[in-house]
Amino acid sequence: MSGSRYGEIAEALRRSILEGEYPVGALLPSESDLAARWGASRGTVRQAVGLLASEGLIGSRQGARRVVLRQERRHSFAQLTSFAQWAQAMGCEVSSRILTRTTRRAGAEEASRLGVARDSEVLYVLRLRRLDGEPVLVERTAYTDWVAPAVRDLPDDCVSIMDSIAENAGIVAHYGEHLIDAVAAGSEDARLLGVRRGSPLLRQRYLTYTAAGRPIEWTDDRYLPGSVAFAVSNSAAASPLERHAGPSVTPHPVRAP
Amino acid sequence: MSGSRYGEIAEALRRSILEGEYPVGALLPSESDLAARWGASRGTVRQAVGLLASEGLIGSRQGARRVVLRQERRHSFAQLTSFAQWAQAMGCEVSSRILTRTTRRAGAEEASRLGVARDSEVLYVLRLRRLDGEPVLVERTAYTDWVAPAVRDLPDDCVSIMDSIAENAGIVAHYGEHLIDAVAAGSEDARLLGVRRGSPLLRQRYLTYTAAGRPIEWTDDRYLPGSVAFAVSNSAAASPLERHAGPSVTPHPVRAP
DNA sequence: AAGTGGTCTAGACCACTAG
DNA sequence: TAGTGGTCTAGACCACTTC
Repeated sequence: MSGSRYGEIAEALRRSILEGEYPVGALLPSESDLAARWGASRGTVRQAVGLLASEGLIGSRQGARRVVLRQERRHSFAQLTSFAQWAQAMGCEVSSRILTRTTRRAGAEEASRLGVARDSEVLYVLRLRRLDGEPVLVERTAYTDWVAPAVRDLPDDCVSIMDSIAENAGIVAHYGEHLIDAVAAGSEDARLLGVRRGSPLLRQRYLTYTAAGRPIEWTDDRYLPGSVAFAVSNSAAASPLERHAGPSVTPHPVRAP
Repeated sequence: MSGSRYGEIAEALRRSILEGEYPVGALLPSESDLAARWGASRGTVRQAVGLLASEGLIGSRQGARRVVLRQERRHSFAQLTSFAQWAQAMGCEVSSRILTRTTRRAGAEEASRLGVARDSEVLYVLRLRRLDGEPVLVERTAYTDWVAPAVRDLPDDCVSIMDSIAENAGIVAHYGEHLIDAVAAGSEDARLLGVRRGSPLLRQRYLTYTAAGRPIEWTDDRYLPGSVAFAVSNSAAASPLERHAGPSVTPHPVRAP
């Protein structure tokens, strides 16, 4: 994408917006203006502005110039699958520690999510993750049998398991399916995060799988509220009854009170 | 969109997927196949499959056929701004009751979010909303002064305020900005939802604004966990380091335990 | 080597917004 | 009425997957 013409145009526009050349509410140049200015076709320009729209930076309506909605960097939601990548991009110091690593037969939930047999062996990993030294996340992951060997030998303080198995074993998550809700802290959660049992946690469960559709892991992440929230932008088509524009989602840092 | 060629093609493909003609893991016809079959250009076909990709139904990689990822209806995240629309689409019976309606000077939070002066008058509405008769959501909304008159005279059991003010006053939400996290139930929340004080709630705060960028409302929604979750699909580009594909987000019903 | 999706071009017409 | 974005076409070349 960064090697593409439209990615280049998008990046330039993005920088202009973030630097304030086009403040919130300002109108972007027209498509034909941009096309002429960049020596590109209108289609290529539309790919570029479509990218920014999907990030929630700009909005559009037929007949009117595009408008700047936000002056704020947004990291791709794809990084949601990598806490480490996200945290580093946000400028936070992230550290992790694997507390337990056990191989057991898959439970009903994991077997169903991972699409493996009930009696197949699965690697369970419990991790505590910190942001700027503060514990904020308890992570419980089940890795399918074919991924387990790549995870088994990683050091306990491995910052990003996803990055490591991508590099070492060529296992790359291409798709993800996430479920976000709230749960009460269990006793283990409470002890690790330093809160009372029953206190609210933001839960993000997700399944990742390869480009070929093979499940990699099923994870249950529990965040201390106030440390992160999920931010979502959406934009409707002009007609109130026919909405379809793609939203943009990112984990969002919460400033301490 | 439904009046467009690509919307038509997308809808047909969507139906085929949901009806199982292309089960999960199946390969879609190639772009040129589809173009020939529909008598459309390749560009139009790409718009159609792009729509399905943004809904998380299909995935793609350069060089390989598109693959079906999910066989499951997904409603547009745009409906996240309308609880009523979403619930009805899910086949749930939804009812709402406005408990209080007060006009006060804006607090610091609301003034900042709505972009109005600290001393401007804002309409605060407290609503309890039910799904199939069960209370699941406490909603606290602040409407800007210019929207307030359209809301003031709505009946207490109005099912969808958004739909009503769109119809009556032509006020349509075009953009939305959402923040999702978890909070402990306050005493009012606890009383209304029938849970203990301090128990976990899923919170969704959002600002909606018009096509012209004028803020309409700032809302704090608190869901009973187990009633809804947010579902997110994401898809990465082929390169693990250059991800940009748009995610698809929807509220997601949770079946009772 | 053949097939496929990703990118790009240079046109065209229409629906909508704004002055 | 002029300008703008939304849609559509018919080509082209390249990178990648698959066999």
